[in-house]
Amino acid sequence: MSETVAALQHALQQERLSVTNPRRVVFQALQDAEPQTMPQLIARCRGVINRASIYRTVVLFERLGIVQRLQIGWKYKLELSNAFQHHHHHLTCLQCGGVTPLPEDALLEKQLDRLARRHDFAAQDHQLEIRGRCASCQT
Amino acid sequence: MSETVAALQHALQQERLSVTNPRRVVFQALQDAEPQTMPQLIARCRGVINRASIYRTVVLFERLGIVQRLQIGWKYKLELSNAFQHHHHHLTCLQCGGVTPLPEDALLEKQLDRLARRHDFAAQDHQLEIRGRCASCQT
DNA sequence: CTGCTTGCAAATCTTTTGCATTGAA
DNA sequence: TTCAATGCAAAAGATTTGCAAGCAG
Repeated sequence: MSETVAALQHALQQERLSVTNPRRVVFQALQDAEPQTMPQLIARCRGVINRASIYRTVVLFERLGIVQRLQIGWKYKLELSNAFQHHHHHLTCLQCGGVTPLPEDALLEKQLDRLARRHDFAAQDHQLEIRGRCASCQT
Repeated sequence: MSETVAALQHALQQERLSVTNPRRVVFQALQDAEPQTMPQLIARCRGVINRASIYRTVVLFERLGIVQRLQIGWKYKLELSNAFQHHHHHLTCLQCGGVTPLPEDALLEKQLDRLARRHDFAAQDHQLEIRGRCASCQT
């Protein structure tokens, strides 16, 4: 069992929730791939886990802070959230559709905090997407 | 006719597209409200414009850079884009669901540019959402 | 006129729900 | 054993498409 699946177990047990096979499978599917759409995730679990259970699991994981939904262009995508993966932002290539994670940038983070505070807003979380053309699509 | 509808006309004519009533209605519905979901937009045009035409119009407007889809929590919302409204970001309150626009912050913008450039990424656009609790929900 | 746009209706895709059954603790 | 969690199937909701009719240019 991988180390991160152990973390999943921990998160579930802490809430007295069962550690079931569907939950493990969905978690690993999320772990193995780039941010993915719901249909992609469903395809990844095809035959093994029922569609409805995947939806239910994603909702649960979101409540537990295990996954987060990103709006990438038009449709949302899913990825593991900060507790299971470093906090980061995304570069979306409008040409090839690729999504590249950006390494954390302390300066930027600090600046966003300050910005929120300036507006009496208690920031908990944020998302940033930069859209344009990736290095390899610039010919 | 309002000034901004004139801008819509201009944008359409420049592409040799018809200035039709559905397009005007959808445009004004977008102009009159906060960022809204597709069902909200449809409700706003209820009876006047057909659902399918609204979808088609939104796709067109997006291609023309007139509207943009935002990640607001879970579902996307639509709003007029930068050419028709000042560039800005959003504070989303997780408690009351309100979405507050942030005034443009030159320092932040510059930094995002720098960040993209550092990764050989030709940025065209970006979106930032900060989530947390707004001033009035902090009791 | 002429071809772009629309409305309508049906198809398709996505998400949610009720209920009987299964399985983790 | 017990209750939460699952699978299944059907419902509900969102989005797309084909086609005939309408309207802007």
